[in-house]
Amino acid sequence: MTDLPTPSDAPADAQIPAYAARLNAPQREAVLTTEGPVLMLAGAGTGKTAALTARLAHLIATRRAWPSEILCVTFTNKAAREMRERVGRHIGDAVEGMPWLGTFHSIGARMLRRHAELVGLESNYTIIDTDDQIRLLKQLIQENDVDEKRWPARQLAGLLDRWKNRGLNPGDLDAVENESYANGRGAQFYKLYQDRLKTLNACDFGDLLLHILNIFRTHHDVLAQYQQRFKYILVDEYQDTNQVQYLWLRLLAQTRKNICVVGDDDQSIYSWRGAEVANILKFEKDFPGASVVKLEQNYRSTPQILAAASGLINANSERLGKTLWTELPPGEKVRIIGVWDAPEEARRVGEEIERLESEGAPLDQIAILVRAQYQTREFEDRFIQIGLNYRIVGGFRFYERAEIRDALAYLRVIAQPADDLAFERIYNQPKRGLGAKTLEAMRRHARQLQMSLAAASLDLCDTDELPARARNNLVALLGQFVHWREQADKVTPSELLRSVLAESGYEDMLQKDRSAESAGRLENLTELARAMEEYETLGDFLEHVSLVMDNERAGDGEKVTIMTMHAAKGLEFDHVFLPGWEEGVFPSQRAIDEGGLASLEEERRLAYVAITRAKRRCTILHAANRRIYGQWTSSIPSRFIEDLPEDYITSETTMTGGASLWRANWSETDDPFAHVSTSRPDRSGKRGPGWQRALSSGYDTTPKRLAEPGRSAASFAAKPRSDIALGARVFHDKFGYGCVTAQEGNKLTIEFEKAGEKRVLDSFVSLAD
DNA sequence: GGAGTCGCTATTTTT
DNA sequence: TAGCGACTCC
Repeated sequence: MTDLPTPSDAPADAQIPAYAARLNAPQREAVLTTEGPVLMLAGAGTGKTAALTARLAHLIATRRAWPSEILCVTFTNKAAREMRERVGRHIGDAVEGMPWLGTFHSIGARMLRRHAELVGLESNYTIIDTDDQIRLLKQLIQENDVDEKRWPARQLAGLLDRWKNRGLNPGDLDAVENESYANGRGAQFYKLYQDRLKTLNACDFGDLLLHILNIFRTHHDVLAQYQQRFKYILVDEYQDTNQVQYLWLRLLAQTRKNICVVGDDDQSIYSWRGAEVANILKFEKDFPGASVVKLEQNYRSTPQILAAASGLINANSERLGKTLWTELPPGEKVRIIGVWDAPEEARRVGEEIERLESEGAPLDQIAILVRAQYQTREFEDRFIQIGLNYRIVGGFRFYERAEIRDALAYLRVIAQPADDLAFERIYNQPKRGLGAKTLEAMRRHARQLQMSLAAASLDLCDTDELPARARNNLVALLGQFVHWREQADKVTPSELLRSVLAESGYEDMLQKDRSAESAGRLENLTELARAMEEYETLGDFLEHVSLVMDNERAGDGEKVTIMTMHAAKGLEFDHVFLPGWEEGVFPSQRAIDEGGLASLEEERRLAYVAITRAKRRCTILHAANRRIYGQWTSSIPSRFIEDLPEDYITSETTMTGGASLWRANWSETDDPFAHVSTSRPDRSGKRGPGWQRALSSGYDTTPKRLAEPGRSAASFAAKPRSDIALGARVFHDKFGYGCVTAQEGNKLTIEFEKAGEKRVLDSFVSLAD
């Protein structure tokens, strides 16, 4: 197959080109096995990007392919950028000639520009984002007399996304799928939506993939052209591919079969957005004779961290199976810390970080990885209080801000007059006295004439349908667009934006607005204009913005990173804190309730990803109490803690007094907080696996503390406290002050002033004076 | 067109 | 609890 020596008798180092010199044996094998299908199973921290870029460099350096003949796909722009940069280091400027290195979506968009007419679009089509999509769907839902309350646009958007991810066109939906929206109108709405997109000369993210798949399926000449072109195909994060992407790749690799996929089934954490682990699991079946290379030497983490992570992931069933090992010297065990509540958790992490800082650890090598965004609040509050520099990754992205979207909408209408969504966004922004009535008239007219809104509006202004004022304003606006469109050919995109902002009155609007945000908005617009300077045409810029733009802000100073575990995939930090390892938080309640085993295994993979982000130290925390949706909820340690092998962890708890009472109580009597946790059907067993671990390793559950002064031992015999009577005013650590309304054994019903009525054990309250 | 109110909902998120 | 969207009222 290959004309190079097989890896087993690979040439001595001296003969090996620079790009392959520092690779280990399996990595080298992955680089040198150029022909035929290759499955590269790369565990966390095993240097897969190094292998992948070396492979690219090798293909080019040995003249097996020109840069333009290699298809190299990633999932995120960041990964694509990194790849381009690293390949560039090996092959220099030749990397500029790699048009087919990018995300699935950007490559899809590029192909679609060429073949747009095959799916009824023009090559200057607009790519709409989720926000536009929802607005469009809302219109469709209203127009077709469906109750939007019962069948929300969001839900339909989710379904469309799912269908497109699976490669299904409106006609492909089965009865079940069809039933899933508005009583059997799924396919109808899918069709309506696609038709509307076509008239808008637009497509959504899913279309970038599905249109191409449709073209491949129906236009064999086009497919053949790409099959011919792509001599080699490389796919990063293969475990994240969805069905369409899989079908794409299978078609493209059909003839030459030189496809190399890289992935890690243990790091598959995106099934909820259509990724199919099955793709990587069945690769060898899809491509018979595939070489399988396992990268198992980890260069990132200490043996303890690695062992803990491996032990954890071993609890999963469907795995291809890898055994990570490292030559790094032993470090510290993974620490498990139990605390009383979420604020204490944040306090504790803050203290630990301050200690690390004093030992000289740079803040940007410290990360706090959470399961869900809401957990970030607690840390944010605390860090502000103690003056610790932090940054929260995720949340709003630059181009999702209202002012940026407005500016882009102007540009979109200029570039593409049929873009009704963009036109609707700004026709009265800034206010021009064009309200809902005008919009209604415009829409009606547009439907009658089968035209875009903007075009129909022009026509509408020749009639006397609109009141004079609205008509004049509308004519003025449309006239401005004509003017800007002329400008677009003469000035740079960035200059164009500046005139639009000035002439439309948008800038004035913000300047007059003296609210707290308006200054920032103006700044953002300036930033946008600056970012546009790199682009020669408006079209280039708009595509870039919809597909590529992200808000990786240059870091000003060292900061602790707070982000979700999902967002942390692919990153690494010296010190990692993993708070919230409690049943219901992580694994999430949703995963426990729905989705069954598969869901829990995905959560466990997420835990694995999280732990393996740590290079030197990993600290896991769990709190006994946490406020979720404004309700105090108590929970037991995560089952994932139980999965961690004893030898590589240490456990401690900071809980004393009330906390230990709480623990002791739990094992003997009812969960004192059962009343607050109505949403946890899983709790009936009370003692989850992680609980066992917590009990055995740090929690002191012997009843000796029960006799501590200040707490009545009698309360544990289910005898009522004699000092509390009906109507007594009491204080509870968590719920504050309240009034006893019922007493049953040692259980009190209390009407709390803030928290409402709760049932609590009397040992948790003290008499208020 | 803005302010106030009600009711609903509530992982993970890239493109 | 909080944040959002839809709706109402001036």
